[in-house]
Amino acid sequence: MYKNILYQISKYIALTSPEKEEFTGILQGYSLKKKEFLIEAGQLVKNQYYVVKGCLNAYYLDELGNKHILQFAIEDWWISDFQAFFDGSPAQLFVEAIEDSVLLGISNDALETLFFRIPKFERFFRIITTKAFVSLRVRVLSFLQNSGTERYIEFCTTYPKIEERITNYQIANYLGIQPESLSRIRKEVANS
Amino acid sequence: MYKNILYQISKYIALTSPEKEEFTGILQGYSLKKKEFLIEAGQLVKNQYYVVKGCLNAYYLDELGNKHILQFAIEDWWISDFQAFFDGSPAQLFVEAIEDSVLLGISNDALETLFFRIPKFERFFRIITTKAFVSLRVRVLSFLQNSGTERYIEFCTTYPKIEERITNYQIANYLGIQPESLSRIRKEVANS
DNA sequence: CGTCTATTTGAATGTACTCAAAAGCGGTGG
DNA sequence: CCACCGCTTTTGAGTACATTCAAATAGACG
Repeated sequence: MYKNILYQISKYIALTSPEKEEFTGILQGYSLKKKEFLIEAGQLVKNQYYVVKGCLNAYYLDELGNKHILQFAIEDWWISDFQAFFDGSPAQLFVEAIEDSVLLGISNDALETLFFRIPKFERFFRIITTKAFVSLRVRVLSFLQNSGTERYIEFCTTYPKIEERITNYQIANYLGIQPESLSRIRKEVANS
Repeated sequence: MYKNILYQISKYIALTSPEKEEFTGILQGYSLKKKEFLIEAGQLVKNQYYVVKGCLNAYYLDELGNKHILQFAIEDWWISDFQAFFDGSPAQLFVEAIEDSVLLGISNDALETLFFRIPKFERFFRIITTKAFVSLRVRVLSFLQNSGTERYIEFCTTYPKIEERITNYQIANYLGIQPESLSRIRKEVANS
């Protein structure tokens, strides 16, 4: 259960055994069936979640009922409505399981206590946040620079592990195009 | 010179006078004239920069020579090619002054030393990175959800201070639309 | 096997784009 | 202080491309 998350952490900071135990002690396990919600818009968001197993997506539902997928998460990724998590505002996003999933949750309070007791964790979360920030910049640049076709190719090469686990409808949504357009793009890409 | 940056920091962490001095001691001052470059693609990026005074933009130049503006920065914002800064790869972006500007730079090495000596700073940079990450999520969502017209209105309301200091050409570029389209959008928005 | 969802295909529509040119504006030097 | 130059913004016309809507096909799942 804790093996992978501790391995991810060990890439950036070195922990003693008691520190590992203190950390795993504040994690809460969650398991969701496909199509169940981890977070629903309007709720307060207590936790951010590490994906032990499964696949989820975070999306915004606009006034017209249109879904807009902001993030996917598979094994070793973190997911939440980060805005709501960090500033205590009600969630604007839904986080829903695409596959049966197992998660580890950590609350903001527990995180603050952890940072106080073991400052190295401040470093760990700074580093993974920085990486997430840089990845988002790449995505913004892709919107500015690339056509739908190019964004699709980029998505498939950057996240092959995700692409094989989700529907084209979901990919299209993440890329900001219509599923019909993606279908035509796929046909075109296949013939080249 | 250091008053504003110390004030920004004091919002998130409390520093003693010697700590303030240690921090300001590692900052390097820079000043640029309008149209001068802070960073050019291909260079190694030693610093990230806090804007004391002025206005800058970070953009990517694609193979066709098209510019894509990823970020603006005015007083109290941080700017750099963050990817290059954090992983030591050559810059992919240009960072150019839109107005005569005064900056404070901090190198990655100095930052690591600072984190080691005064761990509170790890917290400060974690928090501002988290805020930047959340803002970028909002921008991605805006691409997914909104038309050019809506993105323009959102930009003007979110960043009025920036909008009044840059050209429409630059706004259009940041929003991912053509300047001609923005001109038509502005006319349409004015008549409503 | 049947139902529900995902994907593909087609045709019509609309929005944003390109290209070209004119008008407006700001800054510089005479 | 004015005239000129260059850059930004606007306007127009034609075009390309993604979208919408509708329907057929394929595929997944109980």
